[in-house]
Amino acid sequence: MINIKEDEKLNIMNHSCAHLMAQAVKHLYPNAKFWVGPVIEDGFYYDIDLDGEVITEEDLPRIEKEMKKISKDGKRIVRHEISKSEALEMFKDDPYKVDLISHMDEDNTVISCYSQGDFTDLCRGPHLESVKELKYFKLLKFSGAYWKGDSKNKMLQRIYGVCFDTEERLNDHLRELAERAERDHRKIGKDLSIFMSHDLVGKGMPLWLPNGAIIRKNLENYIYEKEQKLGYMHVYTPCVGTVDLYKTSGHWDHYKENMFPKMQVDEEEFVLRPMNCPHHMLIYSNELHSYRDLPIRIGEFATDFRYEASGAVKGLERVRCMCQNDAHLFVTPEQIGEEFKRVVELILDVYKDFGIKDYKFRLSLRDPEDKEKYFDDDNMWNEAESKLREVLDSFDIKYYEAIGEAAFYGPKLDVEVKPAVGPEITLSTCQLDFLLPRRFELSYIDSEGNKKTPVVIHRAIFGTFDRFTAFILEETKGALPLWLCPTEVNIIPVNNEYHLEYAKKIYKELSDNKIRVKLDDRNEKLSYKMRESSIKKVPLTLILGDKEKENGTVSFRRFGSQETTTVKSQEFLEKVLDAKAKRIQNI
RNA sequence: GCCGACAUAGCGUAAUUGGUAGCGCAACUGACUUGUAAUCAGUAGGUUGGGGGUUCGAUUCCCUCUGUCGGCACCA
Repeated sequence: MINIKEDEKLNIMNHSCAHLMAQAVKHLYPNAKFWVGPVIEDGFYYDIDLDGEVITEEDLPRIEKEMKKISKDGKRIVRHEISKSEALEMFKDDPYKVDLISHMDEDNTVISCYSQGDFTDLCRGPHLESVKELKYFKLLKFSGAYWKGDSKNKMLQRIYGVCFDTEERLNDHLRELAERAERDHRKIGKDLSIFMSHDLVGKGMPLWLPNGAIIRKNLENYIYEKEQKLGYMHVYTPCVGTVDLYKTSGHWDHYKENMFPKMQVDEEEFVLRPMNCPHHMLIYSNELHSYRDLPIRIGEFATDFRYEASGAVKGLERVRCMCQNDAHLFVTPEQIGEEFKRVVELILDVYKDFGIKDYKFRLSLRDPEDKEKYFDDDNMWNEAESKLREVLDSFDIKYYEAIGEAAFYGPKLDVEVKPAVGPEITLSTCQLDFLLPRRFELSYIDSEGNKKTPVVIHRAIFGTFDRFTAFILEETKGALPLWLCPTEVNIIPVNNEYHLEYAKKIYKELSDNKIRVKLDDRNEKLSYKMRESSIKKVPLTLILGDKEKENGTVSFRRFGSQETTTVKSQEFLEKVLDAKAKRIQNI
């Protein structure tokens, strides 16, 4: 999908279109005041104070119509430059503009304005020559948005739109948006019976259906094997902890609002655990450790509970009950680089296996101004952040830095991906932590016989199984690779009377080899069963009739293909086993 | 949590300017015995998300709760 922000021509066009929209809104809502209207990856938006009015469904076509009218009128877009004091005078009745202007640097800054007919807006530009060039646009959605992105502030009305230079490109874009909605994991999850939810269970609490459970079990086996090979030791720990446990770690102070409320049991106070670090810290401290033992890698597929804001919950992607592919690596300061590198290599290895190509590495740093969120120890942060940067620079990956995205205990490397619908999400994470080992008074004995504090690396490769499943469903549009697929092979006998026995024989051969196979022996037409097999995205559909029965062969179709292939049944079995072992899409 | 919208059978939907709901697919029964994306006929399935209010009468109007969707904010 084209990134409009990064396309020079479309960027200017969309920016001008935002102004055109503002002008149209001003015509329809004379009291409207405007905040900012930037270009984004998918087009543009404008934040507007409608003086108490709100945008509703019917308003977008009205605004679009007005935009078309203005565009047809064909006014030129003219730039003026004025001084800061002139600007303040000009926009003195508009508190939003005054706020913008007064936050601009020096007094003698030259401020530019753009006018088109009866509408003038403060703007850096550049813009098109004339509103006439804006023909192929569409307003897409509207919502509330906090002024300056702060939930303490007033909520403004935001309208999103997009503009292209040709009708064809606009239509292509709209088609692509529709296609994205089609591969939304919530739709696929329903169509393929992967997960469900129920009011009586509650918001953000998905129930994994048998098909989903197969996918998840395969993911667990897959990553378990990888981690075992890398020296991880897996544990099981309880889904609850005492409030004191989280006071010790510091999570209580930071996140108690986002935990399920504490429960009193006899004399103790418990919470459903929102993360697993404290449990793993205690496992580490269960024994004395020598520097020779390190790194110690403790992994767990751990179910956690977070009281996510009601508006944040989404399918399997953002839930209140999740299972993390979690691990904590206890290392000496000297081992940080090597161990961190191994984690990044594991991430890259896994992404390669899943064919995930579109992702970004984000180095998430603390905001030094935010003393409330971040543990206040400049030395610790400087050490952790510079160490992490040093490690990242030592291998060949591209990343960008994000201030204020660190965990309260340390900086991290996050891997971000874009889901079918909605903003980017973090899939994998790898975090450097100097703080929790101190809080839990963890130690090891170094070669000199001195007690030292280890460093902890928190990491999750899949992130959570829930979110990873959501993402992989969207990536594959539900057509999962063979080894993950709930049903790998679907057998259709041509005629139940003559071919069912042979079909059962093949069924047994395959299922004896741990292939997930189904036999469709309903009294329906072959084409009907074929259609259903295709809708359910089964990778391999076998047709067994006279020819196959006589020759000991199977005829099969791969998902998405019209072609039929006939091979000896033994050869088919071997091919399937081979494709599974190699974790490739299909035979 | 905030702004807005939505909730009709397992799924997808239609309708009632207030007079208790249709259709398609799926399910079930029967016939057909099928060679690569929908065989035919029949049957059953709904307190129109929960609760409250207005009304002679509410699925429709109002309130509220729950859930869903688009964003915003949040994301250890």
